[in-house]
Amino acid sequence: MSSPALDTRSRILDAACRALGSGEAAPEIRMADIAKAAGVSRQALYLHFKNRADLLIATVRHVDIAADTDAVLAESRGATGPRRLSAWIAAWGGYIETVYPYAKALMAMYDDDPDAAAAWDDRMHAMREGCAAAVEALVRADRLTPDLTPDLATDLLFALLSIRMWEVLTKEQGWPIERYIAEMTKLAHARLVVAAAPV
Amino acid sequence: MSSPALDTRSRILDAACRALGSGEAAPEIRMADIAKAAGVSRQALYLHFKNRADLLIATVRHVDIAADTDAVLAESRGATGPRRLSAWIAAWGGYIETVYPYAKALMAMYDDDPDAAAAWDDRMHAMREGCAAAVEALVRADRLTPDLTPDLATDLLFALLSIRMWEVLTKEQGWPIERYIAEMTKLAHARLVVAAAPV
DNA sequence: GCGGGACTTGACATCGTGTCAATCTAACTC
DNA sequence: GAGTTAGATTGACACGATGTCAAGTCCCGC
Repeated sequence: MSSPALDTRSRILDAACRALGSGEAAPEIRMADIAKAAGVSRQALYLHFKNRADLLIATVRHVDIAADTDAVLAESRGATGPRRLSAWIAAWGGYIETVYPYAKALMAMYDDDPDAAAAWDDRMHAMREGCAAAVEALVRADRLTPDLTPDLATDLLFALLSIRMWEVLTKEQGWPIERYIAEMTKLAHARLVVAAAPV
Repeated sequence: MSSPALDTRSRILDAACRALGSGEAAPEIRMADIAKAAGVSRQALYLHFKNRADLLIATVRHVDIAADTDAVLAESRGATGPRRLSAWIAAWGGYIETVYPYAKALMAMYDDDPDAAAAWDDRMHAMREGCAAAVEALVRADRLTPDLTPDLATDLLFALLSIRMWEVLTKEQGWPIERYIAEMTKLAHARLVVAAAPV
């Protein structure tokens, strides 16, 4: 059933996937390595992908078919008010952890490759919507700090939850993911959420 | 007085400096470009620097002889309590702005070159001390939020003020530096500082 | 058995880094 | 003034990576 072409293509994607996943920094991953890992000639890669960036982008897409941003976003859609903010932060924090190596690869290609940049921007757009929705939930519950506009609050939350920030805290400072989520939640609440008005 | 060697060396550094400063992404800057800009042969670069990384690191050092981290740190040393935190954030925010392109270059080399990594770590260590000192000022004034240890607070502040975070807010989201400083100040205060105890 | 698509092999162009050897030049020394 | 020498230049080359090309091989379906 599976044509041999498809088989090879996915063998390549799997190999690239493993390569990206295994801690190795993205720029270090060579076409020859991927080919070898896939048990395929280097040239075969160019039969299926137009170049290195194309392959890596396809790899990233391949990975998060399973764990998609939208699903994460949905996960927090139930809650309202400040609890929605918490849910969003927790869901996103967990998501980054699984997706990080691939996101990093995309980031690394951002400057060189316009397609990679587009793929990245796409992802970040979805992520920003999650932030905006969480802020909107605060607004609806009348719990957004008065000196913040929804836009500004969204910017701030987006920045706090950026992969860059995650990287600093968990990779550079060695925070476990639980602490990351706990502290980010407290931080966001401290700045964005105001106490409920007395009835 | 100035030997011709020194003269050439600084012409190279100036050229590299201009190249790094002019928006160009660091990986794009080629040895040949720098040589051309310095009005010198490509090989001359290798007479003065052992390789590309060495040159770029020297360039970064060259740049912030004037605007040094320690000076920035000193700038905030006067204030006490929460005002010290504000002073530190303002001073650091302004400093990043001038130093950003060079810092970025160093960051970009981090994975490849151990010397670049060391230079970077050195800088970040100094920066972390600034954060620790600001937190210490809060502790002394009895104004650190009780559910934060000084270490955790320092981690958090360090992450908030990281170049990465600055990048997201000012470069990606287009915040003017004033807004960055204002919002970071509010954010840090919201999370780290507790109201003064009543007398 | 034959045609054609998928893959391989090996060669090659290109680009950037880094090395090397030969040459040039200007300044310093005797 | 001649010789030495450090600093530069020129041009060539090795290396490693990407990407291209052409010819050949293998296997599958008709």
